[in-house]
Amino acid sequence: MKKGLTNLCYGFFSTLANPTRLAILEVLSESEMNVTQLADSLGQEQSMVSHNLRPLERCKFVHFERRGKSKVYSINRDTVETLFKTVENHAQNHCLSTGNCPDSH
Amino acid sequence: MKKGLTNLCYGFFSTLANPTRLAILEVLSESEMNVTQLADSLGQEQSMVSHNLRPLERCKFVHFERRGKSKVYSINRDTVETLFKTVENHAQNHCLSTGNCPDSH
DNA sequence: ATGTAGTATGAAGTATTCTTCATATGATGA
DNA sequence: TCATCATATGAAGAATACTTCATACTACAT
Repeated sequence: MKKGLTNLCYGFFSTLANPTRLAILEVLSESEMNVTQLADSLGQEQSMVSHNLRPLERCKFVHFERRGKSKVYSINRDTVETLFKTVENHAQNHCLSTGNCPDSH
Repeated sequence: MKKGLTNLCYGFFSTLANPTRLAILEVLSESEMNVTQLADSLGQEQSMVSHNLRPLERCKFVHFERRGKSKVYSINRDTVETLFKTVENHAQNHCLSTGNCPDSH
């Protein structure tokens, strides 16, 4: 592992280490959406979604496009789905059959 | 993204979202080591290393083998290096040339 | 059996991150 | 320009996670 990659990884993984942000990614993997729609879809406050979109945006896990008054967000499939696939694969190979390896969080 | 993967991902990514644990992985990617050697190598207390090894172990990012009194840890290259490669690749494609995309952490 | 090197553990304080609330800013259409 | 829909922001309290310290356990050698 290259030195310097550690910081990079820390930034990325801490962005992903949050249930709300993962849920946002999950929803966005189905279809693009604006902030209000995301909030509705998640049953969360707009403000919370907005706050949590920022790190996702900064890490380029999502990007947006202005449409009228709203910002329509979509997911960066290349990275996000690759990461998730790696996790899923790892879980299948190494974790309990329940499918939730780190079950004590 | 499959439903249920979110919890799994949360467990995994929060394990990785920690500088000490990333440093452990970095060191272990060079060579296997026991707990004391890890602590020395990182300049951290044994107790801290021990505490931080637990989540890594639970997620199967590392595994150990008893040798005499010590536990010799090694890294799960398949998963860890794949994840890191994805991050590195993403950073190259989407982040500033400085190499530290999320530079405001 | 005892001493010791190696590792683990629990609890407490500290630090970090999240969530919420109130409000501000921005963009659009009438 | 005004009303209002959409999003952003800052600050404060709440919740989590981290580190440290003291100590306990475990396996091995003598």
